[in-house]
Amino acid sequence: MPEAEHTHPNVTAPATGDWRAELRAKGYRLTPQRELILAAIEDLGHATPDEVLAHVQERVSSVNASTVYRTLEVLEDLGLVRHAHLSDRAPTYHSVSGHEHFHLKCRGCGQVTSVDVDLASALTDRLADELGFVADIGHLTVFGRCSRCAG
Amino acid sequence: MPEAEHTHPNVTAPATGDWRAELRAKGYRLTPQRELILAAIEDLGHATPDEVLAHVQERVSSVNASTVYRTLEVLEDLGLVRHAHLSDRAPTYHSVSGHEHFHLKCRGCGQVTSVDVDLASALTDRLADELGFVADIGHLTVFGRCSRCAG
DNA sequence: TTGGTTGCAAACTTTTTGCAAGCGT
DNA sequence: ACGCTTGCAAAAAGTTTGCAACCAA
Repeated sequence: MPEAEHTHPNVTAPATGDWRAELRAKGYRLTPQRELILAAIEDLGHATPDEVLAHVQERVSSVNASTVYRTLEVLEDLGLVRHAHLSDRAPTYHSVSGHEHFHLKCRGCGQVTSVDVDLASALTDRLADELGFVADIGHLTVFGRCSRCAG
Repeated sequence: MPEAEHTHPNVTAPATGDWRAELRAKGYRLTPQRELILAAIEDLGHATPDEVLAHVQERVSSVNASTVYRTLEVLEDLGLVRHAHLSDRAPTYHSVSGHEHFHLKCRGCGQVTSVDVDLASALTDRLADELGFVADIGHLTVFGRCSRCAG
C-alpha cells in the first residue's frame, strides 16, 4: 500500500501545562517519558506506537516500547490523545488538542483526511433517534476512495 | 470486555452453488477446505479467523490456520465474505449473502448490531458531494454505547 | 501432467506481562 | 520512604511465508 500522507497538518494548540495537574490529580506521576511521548504525538500529528517510539528515541534512546504502550494508554485515559484504526495493522494516535474529527482513508493512494465530526451528524442523529445508540465518531475511520482515485 | 453477542442472527441464503463457478472462472480451485470455511462463516454469522478455524476443526481436525487466512482472503476477493474490525484485536468476517450492512459496537456490553447501509446514506452522500469521497460503508464499525449502556 | 493448494514449521509484527531497579512526590 | 514507573526480557496474540507433498482440473 502507498504511504499515507495527511491533508490536515496538525496545528495543535500548545499544551497548556494544566494537563500535568490533571495527571497528578488522577494519581499518576509526571515523568520525562510521558512528556516526551505526548510531545511526539503533537509533533507527528498521527502516529503509530512504533513511530512514536522512533521519534522519542531520536532524542532519548533509552525509552522503551512498553513505556510507549503504557503511556499512550494513560494519555488516552486523560483524554489528551485518541486513537483510530487507519490500517489493518497498528492503531494511529493523535492529539486531541484541536477540534474533534474522524478519518477518511483512501484505499487507492492511502491518503488520510481529517473531517470535522459535524459532517457525520446526520448519521449520529439517526443512530441516536432510531436505535438509542450514542456513537463515538472521534474513533471512526471511513474507508473508501478519494476523488482522485475514484475516477 | 464482556463477550460480544449479536442482535442480528445470520439467516443467510444458502449458497447457490454458483460461487463455485465464479471461483473456477478466476482460476481458483474448489477444495473441501474452501467449502468448509465458507460454510463456517455462514454458520457463525460473525467470526474471527481463530473462531473459523475452531469451528472447521470440529469436523475436520486437520485443517490448518494458514489455510484459513489464505482462504478468507480468496473468499473476500470473490466477494463472498467481508471483514470489519469489531475489536482492537482480530478482524471479524461475515457472509455477504444477505443485505449489505455496517456494525455498531457497544463499549459497555460488547454487543454488536448490524445496521442496514441505508441508515448511513446521509453520511455517504455528504462525503461524496462535498469531498468526492466514495465510502465503503460495509467495512464500517461505529463504536459507542447502546441504549441500555448509555443510560 | 500441471500448477494451484495445503499442512507444517518457522519467522514476523505488534502488544502484553512479570519483575527488580529507579524515581516522583 | 512509599509505591507508581520504567527498562528489560520473555511471553502472547495474530498473521505471514518458504517449501515439499498433494490433488483438482
